[in-house]
Amino acid sequence: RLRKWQERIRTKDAGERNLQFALSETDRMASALAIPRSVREVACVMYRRALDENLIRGRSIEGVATSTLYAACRMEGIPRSLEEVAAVSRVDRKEIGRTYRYVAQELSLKMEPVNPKKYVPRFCSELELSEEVQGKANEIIDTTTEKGLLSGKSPTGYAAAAIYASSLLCNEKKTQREVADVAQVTEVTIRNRYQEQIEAMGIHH
Amino acid sequence: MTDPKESITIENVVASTGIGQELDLESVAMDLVGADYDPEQFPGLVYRTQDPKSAALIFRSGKIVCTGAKSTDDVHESLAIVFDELRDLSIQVEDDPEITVQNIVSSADLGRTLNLNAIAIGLGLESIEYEPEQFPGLVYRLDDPEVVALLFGSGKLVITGGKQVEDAKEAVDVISNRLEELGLLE
DNA sequence: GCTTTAAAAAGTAACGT
DNA sequence: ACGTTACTTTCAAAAGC
Repeated sequence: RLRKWQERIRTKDAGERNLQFALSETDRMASALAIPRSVREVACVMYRRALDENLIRGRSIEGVATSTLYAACRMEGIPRSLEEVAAVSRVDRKEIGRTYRYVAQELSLKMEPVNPKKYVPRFCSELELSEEVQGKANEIIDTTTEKGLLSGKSPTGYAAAAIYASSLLCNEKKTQREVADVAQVTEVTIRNRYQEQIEAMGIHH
Repeated sequence: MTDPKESITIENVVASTGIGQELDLESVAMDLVGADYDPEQFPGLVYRTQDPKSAALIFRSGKIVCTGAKSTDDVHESLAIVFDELRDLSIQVEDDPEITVQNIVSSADLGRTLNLNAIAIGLGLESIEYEPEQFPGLVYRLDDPEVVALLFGSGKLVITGGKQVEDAKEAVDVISNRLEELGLLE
C-alpha cells in the first residue's frame, strides 16, 4: 500500500514536471518566434487537452508542444510555417508535421488550409515594404486563387511570389533572394509561382 | 465527357505468398544471381524479376512478398519465375502456392481541375486531410470501398489500399458523384 | 514505431553545370 | 537558369528489433 502511494506521488510529480517542461518549452519557442501571449495560452490549453486525451503516448513532449504551438498560431490567424517552428524546436520538420496532423485529427481541430494572405503583413514588414505593396500582394492572391491557382501549392511560396510581384509593380523592388529568405522558400519556387500569377493577372513585365 | 473510370491505370500490385518451406537465406543469397540480402538492414532477401518487372522479398520462413507488378497477372508471372529460380536451387516449392493480393495502387483522371480548398471544406475538414505545406494532395479516406484516395489540383488522383481491381472503379464513382453533388466539379 | 520493396500523383528542395 | 535527382503523402505484406 505504501509502495502504491509512493508510486502515485512519484508519477504525479513526474507528470507535473513533464507538463511544466512542455509549457516552458512552448514559452521558449513562442518567444523566439515573437508569438503573442494570447496565442501561447491557446497553445498551452491545446497541449493540456492533448495530455488529457493521452495523445502524448509514443510521442515526444517537445514534438507535441511544437505541434500545438504551430496549430495555435494557425488557429489564431497568425501562422508560422513548419520551417519557422522547426528552426526553434529540437524536433525536425517532418516529425512536427506528422505530430500536428495526428493531434489535429484526435482533437478534431477543424483546421482550414492556411490562406497565403496571412503571411503578407509579417513578411512585408520584415522586408520593410509599404502598405501599398501589401495591398497589391493581397489582391494578387485573391484574384489568382479565384482562378484556381492555389490548389496544392504551399502558402508560404504562394505569398512570397505575390509579394515579389507586387514589390515590382509598386516600384519597391526586392530581389527573389530577399523574399525567399524571409519566407524560407527557394528562389525557384518564387519564380514558378510568380510566372503563374502574373500570367493569370494579365500583367506583362 | 469521357468516363473517368476509363482513365484508371493500375500502377502497382502487392501480393503475398509462401513456398511452404523454411529457407536458408545465406545460401540462397550466394546462389541466386542478383539477390540483395543484408539481414542487418532488413530480414528479407530482395530479388528483382525483369519481365514482368517486380521485386520479391523472400523471408526465412519461406513467405514471399511481391511488389511492383502492373497487374495481378504480372504478379502471378513474376512469382512463377521466383518459384522456378528457387526450384533451380533444388529448393522444394509447392505446386501452386496461394497468392493473396494485399494492395493495389491505381491512378486516374477526373478530367477537370479541382479546387482543393473548396473540396476540403465541402467534404468536411474532419473527414479529409489537406496540408499543402506538407503535400500537394488532399487525402480522402473512403468507407466503401475501403480505400484511400489522393486528389490533386490537376484532377488526377491516386487510389490505394484496395485489394480488388474493382475497388478503384467504385472509388472513382463515389468520388465523382460526391464532388458532383457538392457542385465541386468543373 | 522502425527497417525494405514498388508505384503514381504534384510540389518543393538541393545538387551540378 | 536550366536539368537531374530526391524527398514529401497514401497502402499492404513480410520478420525482427
